[in-house]
Parts: sequence; C-alpha cells; structure tokens
Amino acid sequence: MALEHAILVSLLEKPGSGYELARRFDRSIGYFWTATHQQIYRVLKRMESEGVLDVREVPQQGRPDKKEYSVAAPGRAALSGWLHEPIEPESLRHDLAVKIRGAAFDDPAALVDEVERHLEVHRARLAHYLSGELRDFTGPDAPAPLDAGQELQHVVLRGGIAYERMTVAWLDDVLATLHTLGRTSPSA
Amino acid sequence: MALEHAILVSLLEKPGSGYELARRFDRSIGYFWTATHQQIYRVLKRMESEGVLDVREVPQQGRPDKKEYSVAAPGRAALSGWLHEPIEPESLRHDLAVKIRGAAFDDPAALVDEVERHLEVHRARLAHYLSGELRDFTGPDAPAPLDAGQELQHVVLRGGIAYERMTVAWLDDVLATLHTLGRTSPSA
DNA sequence: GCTTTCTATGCAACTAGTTGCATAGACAAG
DNA sequence: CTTGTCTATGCAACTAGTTGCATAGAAAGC
Repeated sequence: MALEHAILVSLLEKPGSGYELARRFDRSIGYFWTATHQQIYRVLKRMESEGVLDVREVPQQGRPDKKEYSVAAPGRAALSGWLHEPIEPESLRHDLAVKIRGAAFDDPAALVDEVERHLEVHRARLAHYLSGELRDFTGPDAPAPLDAGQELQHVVLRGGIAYERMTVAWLDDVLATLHTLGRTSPSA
Repeated sequence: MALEHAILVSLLEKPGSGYELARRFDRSIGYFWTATHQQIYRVLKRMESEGVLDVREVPQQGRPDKKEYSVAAPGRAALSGWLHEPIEPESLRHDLAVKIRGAAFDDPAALVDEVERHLEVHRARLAHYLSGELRDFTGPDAPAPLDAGQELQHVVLRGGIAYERMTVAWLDDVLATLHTLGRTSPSA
C-alpha cells in the first residue's frame, strides 16, 4: 500500500499527528498522493500496532492534546525495502477524458463550462506550485545550497509544475476543439 | 462510479463482450481508466440487472460463445446525466514521486535503475500513442473529414501524448538530479 | 494424445478508499 | 451563554478495486 509509504516519508521529513498529516495530504505530499483523515487515522493505528511507528502523547496549551507519530526502526527498514523493489509505472484515472469521449453521444457544448472550471483549478494549482517553488527553492529566501532532500523535493515539485502546465495547455486544446465542433455541427 | 461511465462510453462506441471490454481497457479507453476483467464482469452483471445494459448471447465458430452487451435507453440517460453534472478535478496518485522524496532517507543512486525503467515504459507509450494518432487521425489512411466523435477521441489522445511527453521530460530531469546528487554527496 | 495459447466467464476473499456521523477541547465573536 | 470555527480523534457502513483461483471451448504445435 503506497499510503503507508507516503506516511513514512512524510513522518521522516517531520514527525506529526494524524491531523497534521491530514493537512500535509492537502498540500505538499498530497499533490501526488491523496488521503482523507479517516484513512490516515486508521492506517496510523495499524502501523503503530505493527511496530513501524512510535507514538507520543503531546499535551498542548490552547488546543486539544495530540498523538505525535514518528518512524521507528522497522519503519525505516520497511521504507528502504520498498524503495529497492520495482513498482509498476502508474496508470491514469482521468474522469474528464471519459466525459470528453462520452460527449460524442450527447451535446459537446454542454462540456464547455465543466472544462473551463477544471482549467481554472489547474491554473490555480500551477500558480500555487510556482509560488511555492519561489519561496522554497529558487527565490532569495531559499536556502543557498540545497541539501539532497531539498533537491529531491524540488525535482518532485518541478514534476507537479510540468503536469499542471501540460494540463492547462491540453484543456485549452479541448476547449478549442469543443468550440470548433459547436460551430460546425450544432448537435441539439 | 466512473468505471460504469467508461463502460457506457465504450459500449456506445461499439457493443462488445466483457472480454472485449477488458482488452479495450488495456489500450484505447484504458489509457485513462484502468480495470481488470474481474471488475468489468462484475460491473457488467450489475449494470445489466439494473437495466442500463442489454445482453445478447452470440454463438461463435472457432471460439467460445460470448455475451454481447449494448447500452439500453436508461444507460444512455444515465450517461447523459453524468455528463451534465460537475466532477472534481482529478488528483494524482503517483508512487514514483513518493519514492523520489523517500530516497532522501536512503540511497538516491539506488533509484536510478527504477527511474530508467519507468522512462522506457513512458517512451514506449508515447511511441505507441503517436503511431495510433498517425494511423487514425493524421495519416494518409485516416478518414478525411473527422466526425465529432473522432475529433473528441483525437483531442483525448493528444492529452495522452502530452502527458507522456511531459513525463519523459520530467524523468530525464529526475535522472539528471539523481546523478548530480550521486556526484556531490556519495551517501553510502 | 498432450501441452500450450487464446478466447471467454466467473467466484471468493481480501485490501483500499469513501461517506456519514459523532465526540470533544479551546477560543473568538456576538 | 450560545454559536461558530479550528484543532483533534475516531467508529460504522459502504463502495471500489485487487488477487488468487477455477472452468471451459477451440485451435495450433509437437
């Protein structure tokens, strides 16, 4: 299960509670692996019972206490094992592409709003990634020589940026195609 | 469930058996939605019992008989309904990116083989998509004026091509980064 | 005749992920 | 002093997807 490994990586980068992990999965590591808080809590509990994580009750002032998880030695070993074993190149699950092909059997023009909405989301994500890159890696406030971990985080972020740029360009292409179809064959 | 909708689209494009669908999910529609034959058979059975699909026993010579599924009127309506309701922009599930970030806590150089393997797979997919594009849409044997359905299939394929090109370029970037790290910090 | 390959369909058990709901401490606004 | 928001954790029920196995017809190769 890749969620386990994503949690191990995130906790190695910085120990934290289920709640904090859930928020990291809304940004940072969540850009390429999503999870809800319920899933995270359930998996944390299992990982702790398996001995790959340590827990520590942390009293807080001004907010409820939390359980801070960190990676135990067997967890590090498990991650290392996973890193050395080959994985399948990922395959896409892209609903919008299914919709676009499905539009041939309905009204293609009805998809315009939907595509425009997705376009806005991807433009926003791109802007968000670019500002993060400037802040953490390429801007004047970024650490001068990046260490290995930062270089790796940066190359992953560059992947996210490339993905969003590509998606924005493609959705523009989709919109142009829909408009052309609307002009030549006004299927009612 | 998007698998249902992918099946509806595929069966509208051309009726077929579970086995045939499973093979389409290895190419064509499978480029942006994956499914195993078990999942397909199970969902087909449910969709038929719900009345969204029709079945027809088709005797064949030279091979076992098959059940050919096609979309019934309620299935068309269900697809149309789905096309008109907004969906969430997809989020990625990218194991390799998790691995790359995890490499900071292990030996980054150990990932080189893995990344090269993925690179080969994506180069091959790109070549495959490009030859498909030439055959079906842009080559001399392609239908001269494309109809709406073909234009939509083509724009989806262009998305696949853009995705694979982007991925190949990014994996090159990852490799270069791993090599730089190997030179500057030979972590044992 | 035996094995392999391709077509064709399916069950059972499991793992992963989603949705809806519930609880509770602490603070801020009205 | 109630309502809303943010932090924090969790259960129960469900849906989706994977893995392993099983069966069987028909052709091809040996």
